[in-house]
Amino acid sequence: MLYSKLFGKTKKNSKKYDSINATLLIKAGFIDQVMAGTYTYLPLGLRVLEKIENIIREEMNTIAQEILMPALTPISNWQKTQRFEKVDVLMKTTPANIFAKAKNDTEYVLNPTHEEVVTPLAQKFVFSYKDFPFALYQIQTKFRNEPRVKSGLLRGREFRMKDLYSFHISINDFKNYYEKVKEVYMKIFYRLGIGKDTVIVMASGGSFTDDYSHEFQTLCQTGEDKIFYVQSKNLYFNKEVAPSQAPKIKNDDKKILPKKDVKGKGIIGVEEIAQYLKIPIEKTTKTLIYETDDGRIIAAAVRGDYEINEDKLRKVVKCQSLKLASADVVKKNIGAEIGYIGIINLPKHVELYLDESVLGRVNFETGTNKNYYHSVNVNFGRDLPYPEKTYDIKIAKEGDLYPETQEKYQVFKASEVGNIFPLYTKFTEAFGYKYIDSKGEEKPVIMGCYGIGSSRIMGVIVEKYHDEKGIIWPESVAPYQIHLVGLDLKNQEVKNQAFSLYQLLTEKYHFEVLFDDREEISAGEKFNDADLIGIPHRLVISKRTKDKIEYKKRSEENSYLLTLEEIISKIKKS
RNA sequence: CGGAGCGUAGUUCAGAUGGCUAGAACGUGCGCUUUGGGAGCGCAAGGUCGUGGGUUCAAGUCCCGCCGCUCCGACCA
Repeated sequence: MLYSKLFGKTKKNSKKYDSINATLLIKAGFIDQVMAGTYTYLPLGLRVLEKIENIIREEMNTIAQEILMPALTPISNWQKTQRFEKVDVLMKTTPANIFAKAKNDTEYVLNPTHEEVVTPLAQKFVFSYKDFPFALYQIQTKFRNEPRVKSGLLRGREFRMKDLYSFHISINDFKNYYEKVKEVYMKIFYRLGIGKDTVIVMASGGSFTDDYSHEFQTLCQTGEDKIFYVQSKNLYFNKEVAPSQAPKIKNDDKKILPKKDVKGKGIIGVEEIAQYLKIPIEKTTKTLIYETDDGRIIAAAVRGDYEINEDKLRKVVKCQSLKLASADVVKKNIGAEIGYIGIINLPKHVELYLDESVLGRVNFETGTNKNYYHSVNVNFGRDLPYPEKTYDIKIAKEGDLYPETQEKYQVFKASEVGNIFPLYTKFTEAFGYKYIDSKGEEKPVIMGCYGIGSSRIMGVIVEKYHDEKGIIWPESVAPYQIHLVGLDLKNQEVKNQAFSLYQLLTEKYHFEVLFDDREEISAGEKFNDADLIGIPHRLVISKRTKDKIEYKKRSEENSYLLTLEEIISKIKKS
């Protein structure tokens, strides 16, 4: 490719964004922003995206078959799985104006994921146990109504994703496949240059299952997720599922003090209470009242400096769903206003679940369940019985211990590049997808889904591989292998030499070459552009290079005058 | 959804307290000079100041609505 003909050149004065990937990819001419979180891939950017997706495709083809599903789906498919009302990032299309409305007033879902398409698809074709297992994947544009887009390609409302769905007739077979996908995913991330920094993290299975799902997280300073690492076990947890044990309060009181009720009308929330009572926030107790879907009233308490993890609580309480009780429900059941709720004087019909962080304190505070009063210097064994059991129902935070080994978590920032889910029969049941086994009986089909965010990976790679001058692409995804810079091109002899080298490299050796053939541009500007664009190998032809060629790797400082043969062997080796 | 900032040339921005015949740099076109780390000179083209309303003798500037962008937080099956 002649750089003079390339659409989408580098920009000298380009806006600096907070995220490196947006700043560099826009400045270097890979992408152009259309609106927040929505980009055009320019020729250079599209080459990178396609290289990423082709690597994913090559590896996927070893374990699945490629299809392409539509972005639009009838709303009814989403109603069948109850997700039309529930998925909080779901988008749909409507006709834009009265004329379009007059022609066709149907609304469609813009798919954020494709279980609602692939499950009925499989159902149309595969009925017999003999045809299982099978797996289908696609690489396609997804739509999610994210509340806030940010960080260039890392989070948009429209993005590229590879999604894979597998179908099985036994749990065992499914689990084997699930593990196989883990291996293939890691192979993909290694080929993309981010393998050594990508870890498998246990995450919530969401509404599908109580099993963990698994996230592939690339460690990265600008990452949006925090992951918790247990070194001795080599385990990573997503913040939402990390088992947590609170570290003990420092310098706790030695002497047990008499319990005292303090009136504090309007003093609500642990920060305010701590301030008002002049006690550290760790001495306060945060108690929330929940209603379960089966009609129970639950009180859940954590130490004041923690938050309740509703996912963990739901599992402990053993219910399908729970919601924070309204002011009215609280008043009716407890007899006090929200804000004075605590773990003492609770009515018998309210089930109390204590987080382990509530224990192990001397002289702590809690609401009294009577209007406007908080109690201080409360102690287990005197003011209320020692609980028979405590739980882990809090959101883990930095400094927490992994309960099993008592070791402190190491916490890393990371960006999620892949996610795999055991779905079991959640979707196949919704669509009534059954197969006929060898005895002629109908059985439900077991399913898994597996995603890789290909456009996000492009952003993550830039976040990880760059310096102050620009991008440094890994070989496997670079838009071109060689950046050939021609200097002194007004000199006919040098020009001929440069063009014949370009021809040789592309036609004889079949390299992908970006040739900066611009005559009016100064050497400094061309070198700066080359560094910004970040192609791995740079060659220079000028009146100085004579019968040699200057070679420099983007990732290294030094350049060398070499022969063509030497250069070719260097490039092939790397 | 909460908070902050912003919207002026193709791009990045400057235009206290209202007085504008709206500027600069980069980019673009032409001419000359120049070619190893973002060169120089000259000339030129390029704007209903996001949008709708209001205040005023006078609005890019002040007020209100809407739209959009950036950042922080919440959220992210």
